[in-house]
Amino acid sequence: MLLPTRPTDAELAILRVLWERGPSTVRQVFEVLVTEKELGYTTVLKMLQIMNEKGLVQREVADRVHTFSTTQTQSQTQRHMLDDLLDKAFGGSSTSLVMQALATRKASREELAEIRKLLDLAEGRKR
Amino acid sequence: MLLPTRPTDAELAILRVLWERGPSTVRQVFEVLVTEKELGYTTVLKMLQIMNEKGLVQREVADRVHTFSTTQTQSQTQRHMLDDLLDKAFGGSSTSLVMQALATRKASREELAEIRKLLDLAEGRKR
DNA sequence: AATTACCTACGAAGATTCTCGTTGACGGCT
DNA sequence: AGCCGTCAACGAGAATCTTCGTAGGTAATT
Repeated sequence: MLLPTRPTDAELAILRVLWERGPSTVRQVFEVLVTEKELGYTTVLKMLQIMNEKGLVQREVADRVHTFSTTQTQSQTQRHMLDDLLDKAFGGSSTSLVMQALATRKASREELAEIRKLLDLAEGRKR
Repeated sequence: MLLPTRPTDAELAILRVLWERGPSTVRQVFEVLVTEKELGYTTVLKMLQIMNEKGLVQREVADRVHTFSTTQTQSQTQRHMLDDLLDKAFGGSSTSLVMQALATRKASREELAEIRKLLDLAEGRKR
Protein backbone atom coordinates (compact mmCIF):
# COMPACT_ATOMS: atom_id res chain seq x y z
CA MET A 1 0.00 0.00 0.00
CA LEU A 2 1.92 2.95 -1.29
CA LEU A 3 -0.71 5.53 -0.56
CA PRO A 4 -0.52 6.52 3.09
CA THR A 5 -3.95 5.73 4.41
CA ARG A 6 -5.20 7.71 7.34
CA PRO A 7 -4.31 5.83 10.51
CA THR A 8 -7.23 4.52 12.50
CA ASP A 9 -7.68 5.27 16.19
CA ALA A 10 -6.10 2.05 17.34
CA GLU A 11 -3.23 2.58 14.97
CA LEU A 12 -2.73 6.10 16.23
CA ALA A 13 -2.57 4.88 19.79
CA ILE A 14 0.30 2.62 18.80
CA LEU A 15 2.01 5.27 16.70
CA ARG A 16 1.86 7.63 19.68
CA VAL A 17 3.85 5.18 21.73
CA LEU A 18 6.42 4.67 18.99
CA TRP A 19 6.81 8.39 18.50
CA GLU A 20 7.31 8.97 22.20
CA ARG A 21 9.52 6.04 23.01
CA GLY A 22 11.23 5.42 19.71
CA PRO A 23 11.65 1.92 18.26
CA SER A 24 10.00 -0.56 20.59
CA THR A 25 9.17 -4.21 20.91
CA VAL A 26 5.62 -5.48 20.98
CA ARG A 27 5.89 -5.98 24.69
CA GLN A 28 7.05 -2.44 25.30
CA VAL A 29 4.18 -1.00 23.29
CA PHE A 30 1.79 -3.31 25.07
CA GLU A 31 3.00 -2.27 28.51
CA VAL A 32 2.27 1.34 27.76
CA LEU A 33 -1.11 0.81 26.17
CA VAL A 34 -2.40 -1.58 28.78
CA THR A 35 -2.19 1.18 31.36
CA GLU A 36 -4.64 3.23 29.30
CA LYS A 37 -7.02 0.52 28.25
CA GLU A 38 -7.62 -3.15 28.84
CA LEU A 39 -6.36 -5.10 25.88
CA GLY A 40 -4.43 -8.26 25.09
CA TYR A 41 -0.84 -8.69 24.07
CA THR A 42 -1.72 -10.42 20.83
CA THR A 43 -3.99 -7.55 19.89
CA VAL A 44 -1.04 -5.21 19.85
CA LEU A 45 1.03 -7.78 18.00
CA LYS A 46 -1.64 -8.23 15.35
CA MET A 47 -2.07 -4.51 14.94
CA LEU A 48 1.65 -4.06 14.45
CA GLN A 49 1.69 -6.83 11.85
CA ILE A 50 -1.12 -5.16 9.95
CA MET A 51 0.48 -1.75 10.27
CA ASN A 52 3.65 -3.25 8.93
CA GLU A 53 1.81 -4.55 5.88
CA LYS A 54 0.27 -1.14 5.41
CA GLY A 55 3.66 0.46 5.64
CA LEU A 56 2.86 2.48 8.74
CA VAL A 57 5.68 0.86 10.67
CA GLN A 58 8.75 -1.14 9.82
CA ARG A 59 10.27 -3.95 11.77
CA GLU A 60 13.72 -5.04 12.60
CA VAL A 61 14.30 -8.60 13.65
CA ALA A 62 17.03 -9.00 16.22
CA ASP A 63 17.53 -12.24 18.07
CA ARG A 64 13.98 -13.45 18.18
CA VAL A 65 12.16 -10.28 19.08
CA HIS A 66 10.88 -7.81 16.55
CA THR A 67 11.43 -4.15 17.07
CA PHE A 68 9.06 -1.76 15.39
CA SER A 69 9.53 1.85 14.42
CA THR A 70 7.41 4.36 12.54
CA THR A 71 7.96 5.06 8.88
CA GLN A 72 6.60 8.58 9.11
CA THR A 73 7.45 11.25 11.61
CA GLN A 74 4.76 12.55 13.87
CA SER A 75 4.80 15.84 12.00
CA GLN A 76 4.28 14.16 8.66
CA THR A 77 1.32 12.23 9.98
CA GLN A 78 -0.10 15.28 11.66
CA ARG A 79 0.13 17.32 8.49
CA HIS A 80 -1.50 14.51 6.62
CA MET A 81 -4.41 14.18 8.94
CA LEU A 82 -4.90 17.90 9.15
CA ASP A 83 -4.91 18.13 5.39
CA ASP A 84 -7.54 15.43 5.30
CA LEU A 85 -9.67 17.12 7.92
CA LEU A 86 -9.28 20.44 6.18
CA ASP A 87 -10.75 19.00 3.01
CA LYS A 88 -13.51 17.00 4.55
CA ALA A 89 -14.81 19.24 7.28
CA PHE A 90 -13.46 22.74 6.73
CA GLY A 91 -13.90 23.22 3.01
CA GLY A 92 -10.17 23.82 2.73
CA SER A 93 -10.20 26.99 4.79
CA SER A 94 -7.23 26.94 7.12
CA THR A 95 -8.44 30.18 8.61
CA SER A 96 -11.57 28.67 10.05
CA LEU A 97 -9.60 25.67 11.16
CA VAL A 98 -7.20 27.83 13.13
CA MET A 99 -10.11 29.79 14.46
CA GLN A 100 -11.76 26.66 15.77
CA ALA A 101 -8.48 25.41 17.13
CA LEU A 102 -8.08 28.55 19.17
CA ALA A 103 -11.67 28.32 20.35
CA THR A 104 -11.63 24.63 21.19
CA ARG A 105 -9.17 24.62 23.99
CA LYS A 106 -8.19 27.83 25.60
CA ALA A 107 -4.57 28.07 24.73
CA SER A 108 -2.34 29.30 27.48
CA ARG A 109 -0.77 32.72 27.18
CA GLU A 110 2.56 31.10 26.41
CA GLU A 111 1.01 29.12 23.61
CA LEU A 112 -0.63 32.21 22.21
CA ALA A 113 2.69 34.01 22.24
CA GLU A 114 4.27 31.12 20.42
CA ILE A 115 1.56 31.07 17.82
CA ARG A 116 2.03 34.79 17.35
CA LYS A 117 5.69 34.20 16.74
CA LEU A 118 4.79 31.66 14.07
CA LEU A 119 2.48 34.16 12.51
CA ASP A 120 5.23 36.74 12.33
CA LEU A 121 7.41 34.21 10.66
CA ALA A 122 4.77 33.23 8.14
CA GLU A 123 3.97 36.83 7.35
CA GLY A 124 7.57 37.90 7.20
CA ARG A 125 8.23 35.18 4.70
CA LYS A 126 5.56 36.65 2.50
CA ARG A 127 6.79 40.17 1.96
CA MET B 1 -27.15 7.84 20.91
CA LEU B 2 -26.68 10.97 22.91
CA LEU B 3 -22.95 11.28 22.47
CA PRO B 4 -22.17 12.76 19.09
CA THR B 5 -19.97 10.20 17.43
CA ARG B 6 -17.38 11.41 15.00
CA PRO B 7 -18.95 11.47 11.55
CA THR B 8 -17.46 9.10 9.01
CA ASP B 9 -16.27 10.28 5.61
CA ALA B 10 -19.47 9.34 3.85
CA GLU B 11 -21.47 11.02 6.57
CA LEU B 12 -19.39 14.15 6.30
CA ALA B 13 -19.99 14.31 2.58
CA ILE B 14 -23.71 14.38 3.27
CA LEU B 15 -23.40 16.83 6.13
CA ARG B 16 -21.45 19.15 3.86
CA VAL B 17 -24.37 19.28 1.47
CA LEU B 18 -26.85 19.92 4.24
CA TRP B 19 -24.71 22.68 5.70
CA GLU B 20 -24.37 24.36 2.33
CA ARG B 21 -27.88 23.98 1.04
CA GLY B 22 -29.84 23.82 4.22
CA PRO B 23 -32.62 21.25 4.80
CA SER B 24 -32.86 19.02 1.76
CA THR B 25 -34.65 15.99 0.46
CA VAL B 26 -32.86 12.76 -0.29
CA ARG B 27 -33.05 13.51 -3.98
CA GLN B 28 -31.48 16.92 -3.55
CA VAL B 29 -28.59 15.54 -1.56
CA PHE B 30 -28.19 12.76 -4.07
CA GLU B 31 -28.09 15.18 -7.01
CA VAL B 32 -25.20 17.05 -5.46
CA LEU B 33 -23.20 14.03 -4.40
CA VAL B 34 -23.59 12.16 -7.66
CA THR B 35 -21.67 14.89 -9.44
CA GLU B 36 -18.68 14.19 -7.19
CA LYS B 37 -18.81 10.42 -7.09
CA GLU B 38 -20.76 7.61 -8.65
CA LEU B 39 -23.27 6.31 -6.17
CA GLY B 40 -26.87 5.18 -5.99
CA TYR B 41 -29.91 7.01 -4.73
CA THR B 42 -30.71 4.38 -2.15
CA THR B 43 -27.22 4.65 -0.77
CA VAL B 44 -27.86 8.23 0.18
CA LEU B 45 -31.25 7.32 1.52
CA LYS B 46 -29.85 4.57 3.69
CA MET B 47 -27.09 6.81 4.96
CA LEU B 48 -29.58 9.47 5.94
CA GLN B 49 -31.69 6.89 7.75
CA ILE B 50 -28.66 5.71 9.68
CA MET B 51 -27.55 9.24 10.40
CA ASN B 52 -31.01 9.96 11.65
CA GLU B 53 -30.80 7.04 14.07
CA LYS B 54 -27.44 8.31 15.22
CA GLY B 55 -28.85 11.75 15.75
CA LEU B 56 -26.64 13.42 13.19
CA VAL B 57 -29.63 14.64 11.22
CA GLN B 58 -33.34 15.04 11.87
CA ARG B 59 -36.14 14.56 9.45
CA GLU B 60 -39.34 16.31 8.70
CA VAL B 61 -42.04 14.46 6.83
CA ALA B 62 -44.10 16.66 4.58
CA ASP B 63 -46.47 15.25 1.99
CA ARG B 64 -44.64 12.07 1.19
CA VAL B 65 -41.08 13.27 0.98
CA HIS B 66 -38.73 13.49 3.92
CA THR B 67 -36.63 16.56 4.40
CA PHE B 68 -33.45 16.22 6.39
CA SER B 69 -31.48 18.82 8.27
CA THR B 70 -28.41 18.71 10.46
CA THR B 71 -28.69 18.63 14.23
CA GLN B 72 -25.31 20.25 14.74
CA THR B 73 -23.92 23.34 13.10
CA GLN B 74 -20.84 23.02 10.99
CA SER B 75 -18.86 24.87 13.64
CA GLN B 76 -19.93 22.48 16.36
CA THR B 77 -18.89 19.51 14.29
CA GLN B 78 -15.64 21.13 13.31
CA ARG B 79 -14.77 21.87 16.90
CA HIS B 80 -15.64 18.34 17.81
CA MET B 81 -13.47 16.76 15.18
CA LEU B 82 -10.61 19.10 15.92
CA ASP B 83 -10.86 18.26 19.57
CA ASP B 84 -10.70 14.61 18.69
CA LEU B 85 -7.73 15.05 16.40
CA LEU B 86 -5.99 17.17 18.98
CA ASP B 87 -6.20 14.35 21.48
CA LYS B 88 -5.33 11.51 19.19
CA ALA B 89 -2.58 12.94 17.02
CA PHE B 90 -1.31 16.12 18.64
CA GLY B 91 -1.04 15.17 22.27
CA GLY B 92 -3.44 17.99 23.10
CA SER B 93 -1.09 20.71 21.96
CA SER B 94 -3.08 23.28 20.04
CA THR B 95 0.13 25.13 19.37
CA SER B 96 1.59 22.41 17.23
CA LEU B 97 -1.76 21.92 15.57
CA VAL B 98 -1.90 25.55 14.56
CA MET B 99 1.69 25.37 13.48
CA GLN B 100 0.98 22.44 11.19
CA ALA B 101 -2.15 24.10 9.92
CA LEU B 102 -0.15 27.13 8.88
CA ALA B 103 2.49 24.93 7.31
CA THR B 104 0.12 22.65 5.47
CA ARG B 105 -1.42 25.15 3.14
CA LYS B 106 0.17 28.50 2.76
CA ALA B 107 -2.42 30.85 4.05
CA SER B 108 -2.92 34.03 2.09
CA ARG B 109 -1.91 37.33 3.60
CA GLU B 110 -5.56 38.13 4.19
CA GLU B 111 -5.99 34.89 6.04
CA LEU B 112 -2.94 35.58 8.14
CA ALA B 113 -4.28 39.00 9.02
CA GLU B 114 -7.55 37.45 10.04
CA ILE B 115 -5.83 34.89 12.17
CA ARG B 116 -3.84 37.64 13.81
CA LYS B 117 -7.04 39.41 14.63
CA LEU B 118 -8.31 36.25 16.26
CA LEU B 119 -5.14 36.02 18.25
CA ASP B 120 -5.59 39.54 19.55
CA LEU B 121 -9.08 38.64 20.59
CA ALA B 122 -8.00 35.48 22.32
CA GLU B 123 -5.22 37.23 24.13
CA GLY B 124 -7.34 40.21 25.03
CA ARG B 125 -9.87 37.93 26.59
CA LYS B 126 -7.19 36.59 28.86
CA ARG B 127 -6.05 39.70 30.66
C1' DA C 1 13.32 -34.63 29.68
C1' DA C 2 9.69 -32.00 31.16
C1' DT C 3 7.98 -27.63 32.43
C1' DT C 4 7.70 -22.86 32.09
C1' DA C 5 7.99 -18.48 29.87
C1' DC C 6 8.02 -15.67 26.09
C1' DC C 7 7.90 -14.97 21.23
C1' DT C 8 5.49 -14.69 16.36
C1' DA C 9 1.93 -16.36 13.19
C1' DC C 10 -2.61 -17.12 12.00
C1' DG C 11 -7.59 -17.67 11.79
C1' DA C 12 -11.73 -16.13 13.11
C1' DA C 13 -15.38 -13.56 15.27
C1' DG C 14 -17.98 -9.35 16.18
C1' DA C 15 -18.75 -4.57 15.02
C1' DT C 16 -19.03 -0.90 11.88
C1' DT C 17 -19.12 1.25 7.34
C1' DC C 18 -20.76 1.65 2.88
C1' DT C 19 -22.98 -0.04 -0.89
C1' DC C 20 -27.02 -1.38 -3.49
C1' DG C 21 -31.12 -4.46 -5.08
C1' DT C 22 -35.68 -5.43 -4.13
C1' DT C 23 -40.10 -4.48 -2.41
C1' DG C 24 -44.24 -2.11 -1.60
C1' DA C 25 -46.78 2.27 -1.51
C1' DC C 26 -48.57 6.32 -3.67
C1' DG C 27 -49.97 9.44 -7.34
C1' DG C 28 -50.51 10.89 -12.02
C1' DC C 29 -51.29 9.79 -16.92
C1' DT C 30 -53.29 7.19 -20.74
C1' DA D 1 -57.99 -0.02 -14.99
C1' DG D 2 -53.33 -0.34 -16.00
C1' DC D 3 -48.79 1.63 -16.46
C1' DC D 4 -44.93 4.66 -15.07
C1' DG D 5 -42.13 7.44 -12.07
C1' DT D 6 -40.85 8.55 -7.51
C1' DC D 7 -40.63 7.59 -2.75
C1' DA D 8 -39.16 5.17 1.84
C1' DA D 9 -38.10 0.73 4.02
C1' DC D 10 -35.47 -3.14 4.47
C1' DG D 11 -32.14 -6.89 4.06
C1' DA D 12 -28.05 -8.24 2.78
C1' DG D 13 -23.36 -8.33 1.18
C1' DA D 14 -18.51 -6.72 0.78
C1' DA D 15 -14.89 -4.40 3.07
C1' DT D 16 -12.53 -2.77 7.02
C1' DC D 17 -11.42 -2.47 11.95
C1' DT D 18 -10.50 -4.44 16.27
C1' DT D 19 -10.21 -7.98 19.23
C1' DC D 20 -8.36 -12.26 20.96
C1' DG D 21 -7.71 -17.53 21.27
C1' DT D 22 -4.91 -21.05 19.72
C1' DA D 23 -0.86 -23.04 17.94
C1' DG D 24 3.95 -23.67 17.21
C1' DG D 25 8.75 -22.32 17.99
C1' DT D 26 12.76 -21.35 21.04
C1' DA D 27 15.31 -20.84 25.20
C1' DA D 28 15.99 -21.15 29.99
C1' DT D 29 14.93 -23.59 34.33
C1' DT D 30 13.88 -27.41 37.03
